[in-house]
Amino acid sequence: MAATTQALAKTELYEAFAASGKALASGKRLELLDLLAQGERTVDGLAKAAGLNLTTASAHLQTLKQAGFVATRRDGVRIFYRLAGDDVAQLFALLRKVAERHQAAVPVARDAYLGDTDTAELRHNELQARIEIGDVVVLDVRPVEEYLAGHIPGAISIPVDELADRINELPEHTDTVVYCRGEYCVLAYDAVRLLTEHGRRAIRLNDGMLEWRLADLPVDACDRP
Amino acid sequence: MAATTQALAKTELYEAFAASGKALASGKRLELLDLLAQGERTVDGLAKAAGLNLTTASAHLQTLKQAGFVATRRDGVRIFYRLAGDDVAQLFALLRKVAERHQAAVPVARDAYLGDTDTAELRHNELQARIEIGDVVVLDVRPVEEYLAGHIPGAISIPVDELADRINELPEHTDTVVYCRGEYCVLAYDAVRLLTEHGRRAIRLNDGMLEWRLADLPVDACDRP
DNA sequence: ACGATACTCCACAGATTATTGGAGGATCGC
DNA sequence: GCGATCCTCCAATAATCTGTGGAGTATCGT
Repeated sequence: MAATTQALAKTELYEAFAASGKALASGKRLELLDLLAQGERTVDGLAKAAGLNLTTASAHLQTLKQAGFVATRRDGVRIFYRLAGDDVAQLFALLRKVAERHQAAVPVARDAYLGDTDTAELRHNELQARIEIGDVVVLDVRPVEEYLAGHIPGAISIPVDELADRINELPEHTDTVVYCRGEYCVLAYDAVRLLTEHGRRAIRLNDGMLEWRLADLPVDACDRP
Repeated sequence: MAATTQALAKTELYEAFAASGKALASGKRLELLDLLAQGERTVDGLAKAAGLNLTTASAHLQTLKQAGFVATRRDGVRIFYRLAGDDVAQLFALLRKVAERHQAAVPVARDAYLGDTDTAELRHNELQARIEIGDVVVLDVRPVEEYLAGHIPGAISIPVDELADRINELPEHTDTVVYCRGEYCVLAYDAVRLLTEHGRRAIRLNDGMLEWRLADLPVDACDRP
C-alpha cells in the first residue's frame, strides 16, 4: 500500500472514531444519554425531560443514532429510543468519571447542582442484607416512566415532586433507602433532604439505576405492552 | 434551590462533561492521544508523527490540556506532553471499542487501513511462557522514541521502516513476536507481512503497548534523563 | 379517506471550531 | 546579552454545529 494511501486510510479510521467522540460533544446529548440509560423513551418524552424543543431533540437523537449509540423501535405513531448497548452506558459513565477526575470545573458544577451531598450512603452489597432483614424500604424517586422501564426489585415508586404529598405511604419507623438515576442525579439528594426534614430516616443508595445496571444487578420492569 | 437555578446548574454540569466529549471529537486529537499513550513526547515530535502543522498540533494539545486529558513538563526549551492518567487511555480505548462495535464505518476503515489482518496472533499470557522457554524473540517495531519511552521487558527495537535493512539482526530460526502501539496500529501488521515475505516466522502480539499498559503489565523504560 | 398525532427532514441564522501565518515568550548555549 | 530553538498566543478565514420554524411523512382511529 502506498504511503499516502495509508495515511489517508489512517485519517479516515480516526475520523470514524471521532464521529463517536462528536456524539459525546454536546451537553444536551449527554443529558439524553443519561435519560436513555434509565430505559427506552419516546422523542417527545425525552424532549420534555431534557427541556428541549421537539425538533432539536430529534436532531440530537439522529446524531446519536448516526454514531450507533442508540437504537429505535416504532410502536404505532410513537418511536422509542433506547441505548444500543451496555457498552454505551459504560462509555458514558467513564466519560463522566474521567471528566470529574481531570477537569476542575466538574466538581464545582456538581456541587452547585447537587447541593449538600454530605448525606448517609449505602452501598448495593449492604442493601441486599438489609432488604432480607426487612430493615429498610427501597424508594425510587425518578419519574414514574423510568420506574416502569426498570427498577430495583422490591422498590416502591414515589417521584420526588409528589413525595411531600405522599410521604405517609412510607412506613414511619423504617429507614428509607432512596435512589434515582445515577451518580450525578439530584433527585435522591433532594428526596433525602425532604424526608429528613419530615423527621424520617433516609439514606441515599450509593448507586443509581445507571450504576446498578452496569453492575449487572437484577432489574424489574413493568412496561412493554 | 429554585427550579430554574437548578436547571441552569444541571446544564452547566452537563456542559462540563461535554467539554471532555469535545476533546474526543476530532480525529487529529485522537491520533495525538494514541501517540501519547505510547509515552511522553514533545509538541514538535507529536506534530511530525501525526502529520500536523506545529501550530495546529499545539492548538489541539491545548484543547486536550483544557479537558485535563494531558499534562506537560518542561525540559529546557522543550515541552513534553503526556497523558494525565491511565483512565484517559482507558476512555480512549473504550471509545474505539464502542465505535467499532456500533458504527459500521469503523470496521470498513479499519480493514482499509490495516490490510490483511488474518495473521497468527499471540496473547500476552501465552507470551510469558514462551519467553521463559527462550522460544521467541520479542520485537518492537514502533519508532525508537516510543520504544525508549516504554517497552515490553526484553523486547528489541527495530522500527518498521528499518526492518528490511536490519532483518539479519533477528535470529534466523526463532519465531518473532511483533508488537506496536495497539489494536488499530498498522506497524505490527506491516512488519509481520515483511518478515513472512523474507521467510521468517513472525507472529503478531495480540496487544499493543496501549493494551499492555492498561493490563498493568511490566514496562521497561530507558529515557528521562 | 380524513384528521390527528408523533416524528423527521429542510433551510437558514447564529455560534463554535479548525487551520494557518505571523508575532511574541521562555529557555539555552555562548 | 544575543541569537537560536521550541512552543504558545493572536487574528482571520473557512468549515462545522446548534437551534428553530415550517413543511413533509408515517401511522392510527374513525
